[in-house]
Amino acid sequence: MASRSSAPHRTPKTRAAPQVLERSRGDVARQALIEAGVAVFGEHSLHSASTREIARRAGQNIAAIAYYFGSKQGLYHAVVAHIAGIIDARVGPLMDEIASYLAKGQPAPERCLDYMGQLLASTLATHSDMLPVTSIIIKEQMQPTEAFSVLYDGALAQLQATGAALLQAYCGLPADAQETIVRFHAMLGQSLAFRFARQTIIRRAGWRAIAAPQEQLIREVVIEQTQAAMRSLRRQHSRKLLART
Amino acid sequence: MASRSSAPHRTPKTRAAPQVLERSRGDVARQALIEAGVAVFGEHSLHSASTREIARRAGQNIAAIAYYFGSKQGLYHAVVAHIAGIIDARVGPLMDEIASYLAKGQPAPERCLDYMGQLLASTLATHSDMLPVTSIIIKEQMQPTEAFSVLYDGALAQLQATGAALLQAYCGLPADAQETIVRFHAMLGQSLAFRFARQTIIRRAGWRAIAAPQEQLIREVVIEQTQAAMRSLRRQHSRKLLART
DNA sequence: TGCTAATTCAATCACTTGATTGAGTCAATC
DNA sequence: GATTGACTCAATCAAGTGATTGAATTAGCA
Repeated sequence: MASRSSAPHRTPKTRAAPQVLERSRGDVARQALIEAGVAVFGEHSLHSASTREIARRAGQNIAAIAYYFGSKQGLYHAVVAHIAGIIDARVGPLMDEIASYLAKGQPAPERCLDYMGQLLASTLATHSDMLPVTSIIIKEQMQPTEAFSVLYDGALAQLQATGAALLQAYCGLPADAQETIVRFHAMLGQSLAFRFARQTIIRRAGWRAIAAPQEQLIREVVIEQTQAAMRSLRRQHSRKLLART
Repeated sequence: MASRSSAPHRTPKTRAAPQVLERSRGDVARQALIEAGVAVFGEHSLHSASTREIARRAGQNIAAIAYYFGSKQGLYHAVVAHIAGIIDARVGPLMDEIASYLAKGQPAPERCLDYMGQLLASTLATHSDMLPVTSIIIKEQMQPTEAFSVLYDGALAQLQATGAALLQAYCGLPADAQETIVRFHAMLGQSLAFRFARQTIIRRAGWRAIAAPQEQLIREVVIEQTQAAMRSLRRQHSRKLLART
């Protein structure tokens, strides 16, 4: 063990540049293990995922996991961090745009409605590439490990904050009020339902999978229903302001 | 094996009468194993749940699982069937009431709105007793086994059908249209989000758990937002009818 | 009471698990 | 070309897995 004190699993500094042209041998192995880890941890739980299976899919020796990540847990942590990066890459740019738009002040109501629709649509992770990713996220939601914070701080918190800010801008609800938080979470649920209650909607609607045409319908419905709720809320709020004067 | 052909794991006929006063010794053991199974399968996946742990919690010998259920899988199937029964007991009476109300014809719009609210509220399984139950359901949604059909046919299908019928009665959408099915699924997602994205809402809202006051707020928000969407839909539909004449 | 079937039990099976080891390979540097 | 450190590999470990066994115990009925 002492002879391994220089083992590289303490310096996981990748992530800043996604498209490097073949890093060192070790970086390739690390990347392969993480990607195989996403797949296997997506299909199995943290406990029942097998390191042998991960190594096999990554084309690496089992011992490479301990070498690069210290342990199975270490690999899992790296996988979760990788996932937070994926989510952030998908939704981050839009969230940044919304934040800077709202920061300018005097947001146009219709623009806020539209942004909310885009935000919910961007969380519609129905593409098959995203299935293992979302599977891991939901497992962390149901039975959080210490890795959940990585996920939350790395992506989920900003999503919630952006939604609440939009509700404030459009409906006049205070962004940090419990009601606002709950409202956005419920709205988001409409979109997420097609992932975490996936099998039910597939059976019920008679689909074989959730492909482009299905996703299109889902997107329209979710956006339309959300905007209906927001418009209703906005009317309520302006009525309240009117009554006060 | 041949000498065990009369082993009782082929006759799982319980379920009709929930509150029997201490059945035979075997039924007590069976019941204990199923209840422990709910807890353990709720915490772990089918693979990573350990039969020794289940037997320990049930106060039974490991061999009892094979004796009563044939195998770990057999016990899991019995657990899932038990869960379908729990869900049906919670939501079934309401769904029956709604069905018979709609069957009478000429449903009152306000009554439909109210029923939809009740329906969504009844799926708000935030009570801690329900956590392992809903955990197993979501695992089946994410990675369905052959046991999913038991769940779907036993409870989920009727829930979806009832929701679609309410949408038809109130908004005029055809109950079997894809749009209707997707709309109700999204509405349901608002309620489910507080279970399957549980950790996020707890962190974000700063709660320690989802107890009575939190559930009250959630229920109000979900019902209010759903009804706003439904009212908007109803207006659209009557406008369409008006334009046609 | 005695008999029989239902049930429980500890012991054991073959197998898989995550982790470790030490020898081996590789590529870069001198 | 030798040396060195990064990396890979097959072999092995103890611990835990689901399942099975056959004997022991219990309950119901004659």
